[in-house]
Formats: sequence, C-alpha cells, structure tokens
Amino acid sequence: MSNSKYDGLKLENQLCFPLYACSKEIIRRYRPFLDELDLTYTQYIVMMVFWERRKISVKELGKNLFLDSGTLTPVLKSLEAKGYIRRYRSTEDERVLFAEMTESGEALKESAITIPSRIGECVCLDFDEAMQLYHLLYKVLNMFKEQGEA
Amino acid sequence: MSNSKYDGLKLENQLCFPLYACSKEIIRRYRPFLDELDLTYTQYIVMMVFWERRKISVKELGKNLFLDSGTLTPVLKSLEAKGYIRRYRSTEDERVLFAEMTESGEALKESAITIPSRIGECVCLDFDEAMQLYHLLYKVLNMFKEQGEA
DNA sequence: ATAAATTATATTGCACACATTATAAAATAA
DNA sequence: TTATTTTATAATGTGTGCAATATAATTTAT
Repeated sequence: MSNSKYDGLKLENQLCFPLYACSKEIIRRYRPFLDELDLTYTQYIVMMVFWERRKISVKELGKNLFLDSGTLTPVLKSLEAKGYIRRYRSTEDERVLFAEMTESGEALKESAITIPSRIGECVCLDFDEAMQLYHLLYKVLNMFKEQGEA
Repeated sequence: MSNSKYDGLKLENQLCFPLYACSKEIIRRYRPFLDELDLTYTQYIVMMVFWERRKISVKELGKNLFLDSGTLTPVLKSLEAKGYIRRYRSTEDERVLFAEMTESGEALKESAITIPSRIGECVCLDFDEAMQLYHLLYKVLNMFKEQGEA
C-alpha cells in the first residue's frame, strides 16, 4: 500500500471530483427529457421553484438555488421569452425584481410530471442508499448556508 | 404530510439538485487556493492526472475525467501555454494526440500539495461520513461507466 | 485496392457559472 | 438634509460543458 506525501493529490482520493462528475453525468441524462420541454437543467430547477411558489424575488430565488444574479438574469429572461414567467420591479423597493409564473408556466408542470421517475430509473441506487446520499449532501449544503449567513 | 402527484417535482425531493449545488459550492471554495497557482478547477483535475502519469492521450484523459474533447482541447491548450504540458501527435496513429507533462508541470505539484487538506477543512464531514459519500458517488459513477461501455 | 465505415480530435455555437464592475435605489448618518 | 453606505440587480468577460459538425487518419469490407 503506497503512501507518499502526494497521496492527497491523487484523483482517487478526492471527494469533490466524484461529486462534480456525478452531478454532470446525471444532468446529462436529464437532457433528452428536458429537450422535450425545451428547457435546460438550470431553467428546470428554476421552474421547480415556481411550481411551489408562484412569485419570488431574484434574490430569494438565488438563495434557494445557490445561484447569483449573473446566472439568473439570462435564465429568467429566457423563461420570460418562452412565456412561463413575467418579471416586474417591486413598487415598494424598486431595487427588487420579482418574477411571477404565468398560466403557461403552471401548465408546463403537467408536461414535466413524468421526469422524476424517468430519471430515477437512470440512477440505480436503492431507497436506503439514495436517502443516505441525500442526507450527506444536505449536511454539507446546510453547513455552507450557515457559513454564508455568519 | 402532503402527498400529491406533484411531489416528485419538489426541489426538496430531488437527488440531483443537492449534488449539483454541493459540487458547485465546493469548487467555489477551491478558487482562492487555485488562484494562487493560476489554475481553474478543471485545469487542476487535469494536472492531477498528469501528476500520476506523465503522458496520456486526450481520449484516455477524457475517459478518466468524464470530459470530452470540446472541453479538454481548450484546457490543454491553456496548460500548454502555461508551460505545464506539451502536446504532440502519435507517430503510429496520427489521429491520436498525446499530452506529456513538462518539468515545470511536475514542479507545480509541490505548490499544490497543501490544497487537499485546506479544502478538507471547508467540508466538515467526519471520516465515516466522507467515506460513505465517496462510496455512494462511485457506485453511481461506476454504473455510468459500465453503461457507457455497453 | 478502393470505397465505405469507423475513430480521434478540433471547431463551432449555445448555455451556463461566477467574479468583477456598474448602476440605481434605499437606508443611514452627520 | 445631503452625503455616505448599503443593497439589489444588470452587464461584462473568462472559462467551462457539451452537442453537433467538420476533418483527417485508419480500418473494414467488397
């Protein structure tokens, strides 16, 4: 069993790399399903937020998705161009931009409804493993969220 | 406990989203360390491969990192411009492009040696949790690799 | 041996992802 | 109240990430 001061730099000893690769590979598997809806993965998770709450500010949306306005602005403009959301400034505080889902955006939810189970079939973890993975990931994410607030 | 046909579309019920967010957040935490070396995360993982084997073809490299030539070509050109690698075609099969690490690339390894432990401090999982996460991620990745070969 | 198919890489184009800078509005302080 | 600071979003520039296409070299099949 080899053991050098360079072991920490071996690809096989990284935790971030499989995280990064796994994320990309799964998102790649979303593509055929999302193509049917003419959505990218980023647009899809943004729509997921709207499907749970019709209206949200860009700032809140970014906090939910770990994305900043540099990413969200073009995504929201694209979703607006497709007619799924409307954007408008708050009258109380004109710095705040709200986005609100349209009827068309609500209707899209029906078309998306089969995606989660179809993706589930691509990622063959059993229920317990998926739950373990889920909890470990949120443990890290929640920690990051606390750090961000501190 | 709510239970509708739309539950699968809730952000909180996704496995891919925390994977995606976690990956991005950790890579963001690499940045200050990688800035010291003038490397991006992608360039860093490419260099990791070279630190384990001096020479590799683009195809092999892509298989190791789950990246295609569209991503690797500009990354390798950039690393070549910085003097860390050299690129040259195989004489046996001129379709094959090899990349080989230079002395300068080898030397960079010394500067990178403290990064793994410094990142480890940002991701506060205990040893068992990190191992669990690692094994779950590779279970998924290995499955994807088999699928790709089939 | 030569056309057809396969393979490896490069190029192109689109969509993020995000740091940096800019802009404008609102809150606060002297 | 007017200047300063803070806040929210937008614009810009660099670097992926990857599908689709192009190109050139090699292999295969007839």
